Amino acid sequence: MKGKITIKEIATLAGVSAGTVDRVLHKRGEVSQETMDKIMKIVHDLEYEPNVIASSLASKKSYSIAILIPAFTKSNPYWFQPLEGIMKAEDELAHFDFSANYQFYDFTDEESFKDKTALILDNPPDGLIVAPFFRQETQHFVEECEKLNIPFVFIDSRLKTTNYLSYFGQDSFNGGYLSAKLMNYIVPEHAKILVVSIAKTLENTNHIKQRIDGFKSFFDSDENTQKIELIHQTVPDAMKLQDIHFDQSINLSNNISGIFVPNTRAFIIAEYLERKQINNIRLIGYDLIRQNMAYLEKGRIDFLICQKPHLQGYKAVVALFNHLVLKKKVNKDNLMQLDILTKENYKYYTEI
Amino acid sequence: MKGKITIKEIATLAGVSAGTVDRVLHKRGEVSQETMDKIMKIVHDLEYEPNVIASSLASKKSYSIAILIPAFTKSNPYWFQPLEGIMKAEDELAHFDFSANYQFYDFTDEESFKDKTALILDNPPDGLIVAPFFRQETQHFVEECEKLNIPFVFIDSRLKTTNYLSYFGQDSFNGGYLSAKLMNYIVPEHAKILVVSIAKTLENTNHIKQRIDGFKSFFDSDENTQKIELIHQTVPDAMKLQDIHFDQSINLSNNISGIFVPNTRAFIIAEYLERKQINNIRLIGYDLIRQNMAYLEKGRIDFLICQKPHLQGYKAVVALFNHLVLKKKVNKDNLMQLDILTKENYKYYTEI
DNA sequence: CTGAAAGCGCTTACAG
DNA sequence: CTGAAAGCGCTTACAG
Repeated sequence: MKGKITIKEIATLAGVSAGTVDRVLHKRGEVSQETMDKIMKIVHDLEYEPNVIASSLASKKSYSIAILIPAFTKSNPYWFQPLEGIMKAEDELAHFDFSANYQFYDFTDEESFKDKTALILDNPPDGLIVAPFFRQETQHFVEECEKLNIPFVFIDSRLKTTNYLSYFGQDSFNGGYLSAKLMNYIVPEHAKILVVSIAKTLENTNHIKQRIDGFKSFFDSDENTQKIELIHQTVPDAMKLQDIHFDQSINLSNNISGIFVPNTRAFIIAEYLERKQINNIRLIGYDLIRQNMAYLEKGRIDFLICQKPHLQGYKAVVALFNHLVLKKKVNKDNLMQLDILTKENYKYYTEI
Repeated sequence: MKGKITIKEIATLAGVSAGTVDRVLHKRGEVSQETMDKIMKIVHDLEYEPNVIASSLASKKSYSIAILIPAFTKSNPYWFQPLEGIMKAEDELAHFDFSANYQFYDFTDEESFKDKTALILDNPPDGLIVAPFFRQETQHFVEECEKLNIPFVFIDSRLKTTNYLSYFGQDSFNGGYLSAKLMNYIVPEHAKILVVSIAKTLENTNHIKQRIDGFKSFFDSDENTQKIELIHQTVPDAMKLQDIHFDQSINLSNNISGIFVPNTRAFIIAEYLERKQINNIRLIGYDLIRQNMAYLEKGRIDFLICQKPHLQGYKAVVALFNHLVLKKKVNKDNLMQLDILTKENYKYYTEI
């Protein structure tokens, strides 16, 4: 920063006032083409870079972004992690008068999502981070935002056809493929592998399909001898997950060596296996939620695949900050690192 | 930031000038005990928090930190990664007049380290990041720094007895243990496993010892049937690593199912196995350097263990920034996440 | 279309 | 021991 050129110097060189330079720099018009050109030439020649510190201090502008994500609950604590990352970023950027406004919806209830979008539009923010569980409603909503010139960032998943500023999410197919690779390492040849997908009725199952596709594609493409069998179980919302039984699918079918759970609910299988004292089945699941952690620790779950939920949140905020405050270009599509967690390394995973 | 209390308001409330408040806030003395107490009471009651943006702008103070790390080379590209992280942080903090001064030493040459420490002390920085390869020299150096009140941060490893501000590094023992767990998954029972440690003569081998200890401890503690065999190979600096041969240890001893390389040089083994067309040996190593990447891709290396070298660098810079500029407390000991990399997920690992 | 002035919140000499 | 003034680099009305 030392020795850097300032607006005042540009003004002197161009024979105008600082105010005029500022007008040119911010393209607020009201400047003759002639002086504009003169100033821009100097700006480019001397490679002027604005001092964001001074700019932030002088402009009393404050930025408020809206966060629209599922509420975390006891039965689904996953969403606490993105939230943590978002709050951390908010905290770090508070100097810049940059703050967030949180709206949590129930991801099994479309109406709650709608309600929150209305609340946000009542008081339009400068930017938006949204986890889009309901396709159609999200589509409507972000179109409204676009009309209002509110840049929006997707986390977790995205609507590809919309004009989003940035996306931080997972490579679901690859995650499934990686799971298969790990499974292949840890089960014997000619093994039978179960893929068990337990979803609540209204759940967004896009990621899950892709994970399963990725999983299967590994065993298709290699010269593998394992047999894959799929079980989809959709559970009415009223039903507790603990009520599910697998006697028919797991206990009675012999020769099962491994189970892959392509969503957050590996712990349900782990609990079942523990209760039934079935000890020779390998288990791979997703997401470091508390219940899964416990079974990782016990060795019931062998691997969990994760994609940095806290970092997704953190980076989404930083992307909006870079765009709004620093006027920097931001990367559009960002697939997060695929992490393999075991009993030995999951403890480091909670911090950002 | 909106509605926050300012120095001016405190001054008014205390019936003094802003300058006096500033003196109290920065403990620069020359203030009577009485007014000091009055001001501090207001500061605490109203929970005043300084505006770092304004502070940074007003104080023409600039910060320069010294970076003392090994040079990366073709044969040892590892150190490029911490450097990348450091430069990224430097870039982000440039607004605050925060910059770094780089000194790269040859980690096989103690004299080069000494020379660089002298250079740094010639022009004392405001803070220091150092990767301590030479125990004794580092000890001397950081003692000098302490006398000069220069806070120092260790990355990669640390001298525990020194009074460092912060450390970002690895949990070597656990990394070895995790490697063993993975190895145990992928080799058959009653297998023979080789631990091959190839080091240059003068190399710091502290981490490596701990990794090996961790590795062995897994097989000790479990009811495992595998046999572990150690090979230490110290290579004169003049000798190229490619010159090493393993015929005796690998080729001739039968029944080897897995090889663990507790440092960066798994690629040497991979190259050997490839050349000899030995295809049934599993290989686990460390660090995502270019050569290892190639063999991960080919499937010659099954797993690489990494501990976020770029993040170590990045976080070390941020720690000094927090300490020097924001006057925030920083965490002293920070063990980085242990990452398991495979052919399927290493590609996401290069960015920060 | 342009300039002069005041101000963001804090810090830095300087004068007393 | 304390205050008044100027300034960091940029932005914001306001006047013309």
